[in-house]
Amino acid sequence: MTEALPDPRPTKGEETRRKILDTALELFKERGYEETTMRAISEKAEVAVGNAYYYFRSKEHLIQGFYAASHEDHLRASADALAVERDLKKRLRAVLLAKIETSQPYHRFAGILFKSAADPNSPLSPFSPESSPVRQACTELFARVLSESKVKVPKDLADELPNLLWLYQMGIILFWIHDSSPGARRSRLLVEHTVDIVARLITLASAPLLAPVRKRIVKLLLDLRERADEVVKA
Amino acid sequence: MTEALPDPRPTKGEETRRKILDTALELFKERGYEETTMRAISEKAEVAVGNAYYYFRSKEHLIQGFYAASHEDHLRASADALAVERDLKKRLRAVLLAKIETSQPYHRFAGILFKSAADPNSPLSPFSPESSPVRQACTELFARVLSESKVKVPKDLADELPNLLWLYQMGIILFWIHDSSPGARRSRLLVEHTVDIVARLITLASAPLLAPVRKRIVKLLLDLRERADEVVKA
DNA sequence: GTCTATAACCGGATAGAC
DNA sequence: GTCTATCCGGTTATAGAC
Repeated sequence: MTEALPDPRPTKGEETRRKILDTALELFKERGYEETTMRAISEKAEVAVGNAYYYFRSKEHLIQGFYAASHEDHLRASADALAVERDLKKRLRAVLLAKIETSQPYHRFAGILFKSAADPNSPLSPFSPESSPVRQACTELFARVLSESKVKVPKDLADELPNLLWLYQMGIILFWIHDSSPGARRSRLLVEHTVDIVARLITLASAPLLAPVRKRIVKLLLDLRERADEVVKA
Repeated sequence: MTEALPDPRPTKGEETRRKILDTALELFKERGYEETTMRAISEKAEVAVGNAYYYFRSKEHLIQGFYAASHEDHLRASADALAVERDLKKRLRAVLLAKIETSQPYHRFAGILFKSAADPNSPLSPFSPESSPVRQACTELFARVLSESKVKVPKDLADELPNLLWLYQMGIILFWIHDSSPGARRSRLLVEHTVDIVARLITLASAPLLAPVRKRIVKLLLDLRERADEVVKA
């Protein structure tokens, strides 16, 4: 009867998994990634080392958990602004600042993220298939930023823009990682000054008059995208 | 008498250092970075592990040698075009394509490089003080791209642009690392299509009419730059 | 399928003797 | 400067319990 529902009660396993992840993130935040040993995580989470490895294939994979948790935070922090605001620039600005805001406690730890991010072979790379779910979720947020704004974006561009905006956010984050100014002052400054340009470009590119230019750009974007079958052709 | 010269004969130590580095790079290229152990390097170089660590603080530090060598290659590959060509767009294009060209043999190995590069705490980060010499050398190349072109760039902008162009190149390389298309086709495509825009923006920004806009941008760039004394103020 | 406990392996890094 | 021995921590293996 109640069977059809999509798992309202967390399994025992889910709970353990959660406990391990939470403990790990707590320790990472507290004393850094390198300084936190798997043994320490297991001990504090009151599980055996082997059990931690049962749920997470490697120490790095714990970072995947961070990705997801971080996105949840981001969603929550963006919700209010997105519900009220309809101006594209202001929506974008709110979302990006929310990202910085929610990530700030993990600033020290975040460097490690991009260490993996830059390695195309790592399962943690934001472009890897293993990261696909989180990446998709993040992209969807930007789709919402667009779709519920006043700006009318043509279909072809609307399909690509969320990806581009996500990339834009990655750029901001990359800057933020290297930004040690108090309260991430410089990163905020970067957002304030670029959001303006980006929003203007989107509005501009959506104008019917610029359809030919837009089509050329969209085509380029498609050409630049990695295709799975490419290797075979070579 | 011969004492004043800057070391024409290599010391015993220099020789050992060289042997370790060469052996390491050889093994890295041959079987990959992760797969090459410090023990293997030491053995093949016929030194003790401890001795390798006497000359290189960590396995990662062995990579620094690669950076420098790579830039030398890039300089050589760009020289001809820079000597002949005076059109900014063509100069930029030649330099960027040369970067891709010369890096191509190390594509597999390059992922590891940028893994360290993205970590702000790593001494290998391109923004770290330890990387300053190589970074400076790379930036100088772009200064030359600009200074010997036909475009007259105002002083304030000219001071900042080489850094920006270097950053632009880093973006291209980041893309290239994730690009597995044969012959880096997609990365070349990216260069072809962005060089155009960048060159046009530079020309545009250099127009006397746009001085106010330019001043605002340059000020923003300066504000965004990390200052060493910032931490103290907090 | 979930979990414990413990020992072992491997490779980066270090200590301290020569 | 160079060595050997050792440490440390990520990871794996094993063997067994619910």
